[in-house]
Amino acid sequence: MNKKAGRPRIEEVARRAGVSSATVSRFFSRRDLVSDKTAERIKKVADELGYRPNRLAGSLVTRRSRLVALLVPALTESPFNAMIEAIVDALGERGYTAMLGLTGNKYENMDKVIETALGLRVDGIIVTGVINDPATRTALRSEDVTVVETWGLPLAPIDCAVGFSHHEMGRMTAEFIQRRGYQFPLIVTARGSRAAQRRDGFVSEWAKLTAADYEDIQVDIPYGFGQARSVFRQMRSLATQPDVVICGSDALALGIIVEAGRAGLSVPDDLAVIGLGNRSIAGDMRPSITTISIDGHRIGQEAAKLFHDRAEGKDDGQRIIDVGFQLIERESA
Amino acid sequence: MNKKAGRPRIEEVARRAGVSSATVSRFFSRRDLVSDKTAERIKKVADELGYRPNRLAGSLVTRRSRLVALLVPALTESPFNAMIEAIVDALGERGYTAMLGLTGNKYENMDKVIETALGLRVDGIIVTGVINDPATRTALRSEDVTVVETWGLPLAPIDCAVGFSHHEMGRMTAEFIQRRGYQFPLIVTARGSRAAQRRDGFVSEWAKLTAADYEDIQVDIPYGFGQARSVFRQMRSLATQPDVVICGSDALALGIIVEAGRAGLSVPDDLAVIGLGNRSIAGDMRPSITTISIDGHRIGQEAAKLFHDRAEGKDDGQRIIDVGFQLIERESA
DNA sequence: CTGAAAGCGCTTACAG
DNA sequence: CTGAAAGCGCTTACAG
Repeated sequence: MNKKAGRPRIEEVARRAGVSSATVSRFFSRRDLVSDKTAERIKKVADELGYRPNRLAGSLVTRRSRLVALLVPALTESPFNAMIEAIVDALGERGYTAMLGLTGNKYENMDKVIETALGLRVDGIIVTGVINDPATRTALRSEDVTVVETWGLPLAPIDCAVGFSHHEMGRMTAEFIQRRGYQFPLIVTARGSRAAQRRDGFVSEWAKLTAADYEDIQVDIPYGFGQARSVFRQMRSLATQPDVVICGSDALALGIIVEAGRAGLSVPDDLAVIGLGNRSIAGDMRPSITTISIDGHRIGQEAAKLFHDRAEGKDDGQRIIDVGFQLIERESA
Repeated sequence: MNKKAGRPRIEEVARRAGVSSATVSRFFSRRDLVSDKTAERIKKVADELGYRPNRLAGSLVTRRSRLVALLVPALTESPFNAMIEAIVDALGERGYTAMLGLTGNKYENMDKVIETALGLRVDGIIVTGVINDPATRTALRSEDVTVVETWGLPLAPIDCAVGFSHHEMGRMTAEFIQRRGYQFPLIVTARGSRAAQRRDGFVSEWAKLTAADYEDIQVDIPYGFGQARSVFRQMRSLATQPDVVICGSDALALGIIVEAGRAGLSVPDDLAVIGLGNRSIAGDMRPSITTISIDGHRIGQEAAKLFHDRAEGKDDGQRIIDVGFQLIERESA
């Protein structure tokens, strides 16, 4: 209706309630500092007027925006969404609002997005993944924001980090595969530092445990079912056929199982398949998919808490939280 | 390092560049108003100091935050992510920043999230889905924000909307099924207004086209593969076995196909399956999944554009954009 | 428990 | 093309 009415300001509420704007301000931010009868009058007037404090003005003077930038590569086919949800929720409970920045799957927009966040004077930046560019790391260290890195464990975090060791995940996968007696694994690795760490962890452990060979195929993005056909085709043209495929996502694992079925291969007897993520599809698929569970929700909660503790000055050590992961043994491997 | 150094202010840049703060301000917002040699000096000083305008302060005086709230039910197992991505990108290109608000799958946090957005003085609110609560609609109309509703076509949008007709989608599905000669459809409907509209569209058209019966099963969230087992089980206990299942998502359709395969039913001969969304899995599955394609990316782009046009005052009609949808006939039905 | 006053860091008519 | 000045809407020592 009257879109142009203009919002009431604190001064207006103060005048009608017969108090100063300082008192109204206190009513909204520190209720306990105001007497009950004054509070009642203010509340009444504020409600009538539909007064809502302008956070922009408030942040300007307090120098705290209560804004936190969430930096995430993408939202579609992304393994990070449970974490993002948890962060937004946990932040909201603490009075913070999330600003969403898309960095691109190759982090190509990282700098631009950080620039936006800093312009908004966010109190914190929670990054999905570890920031690789040293220049960006250095720049961020000198800024007045708390940075939380997630989904990995940097040796020297910018401020703090919560995640798990991709290298250890690869190592443990090699151990599992060896224990199961598979002879010739195929690793499907995405181009990216996290996948590379898992691969390294796998390769070095595999060499330690067995003299057997292994094969690996690189894909652009490991999250999609869509890569399954091409991966399967490449696999079939290998000189030695692998007996187990290690996938970068449950969706890819599912796709491989579908392709295998169509080619007349039985899973896991002719070909075992291992997923990553423990999305609900992993448990629901037939055969159910052996996978590694990552607790994105937990990472998100810890990340929000870590940020908050530091923002409140409760904690300023260089914390690194390892939430670990869990191998879920099911039918596919 | 010196986290507490405090950011340089515009006055500092002005002093060192030997100009007034007004000129520095103009350099950053309206470069053309500043002479080249002055601009050069300002740029040099600003770079040295690492000056970055405080958007909070700027927004306070211009009364434009360049912030847009994106309201979305959830991020996991969500069909809206491609739209959200497109919105964030399109908004970014236009100089706007996205604030993320999670409304919950049943919109239970809608009011709280809107309150947060209004406190931040966002210039716009882009809602995933149509806001159902009449009180909220009324309240929003009197606020000084542009509201864009998406993923549906409200009869009387708060401001404007971009989406498609769920009713028409249901109608078209009935037509397709009848044309294919299926006799006894089972609709799997989520509890929610969009799904209800599709169901209504289906049911009324089906009654028009045939005297045949139909069955329907309600599920909580239609997006997951996970509901497939329970739906399939319920289906098997029906007196008459359906010859086609209409699913609320491709993931559910995929799950039904898997369950059918396990039960020895051939798809589509014994049981046809129709998905919704045309996610990549639909095309990659064996058999490939007949589904309805919704162009979330397009909806996102149009939504951002609609918002921007209105924010710039270029357009203030009550626009409704119908992006339609497309039935993709594949192997599963 | 409350108020007067200064100030957060910008932008923008207005005047030149 | 540039500057002085007012003001955006709050919060917070400080004083009472």
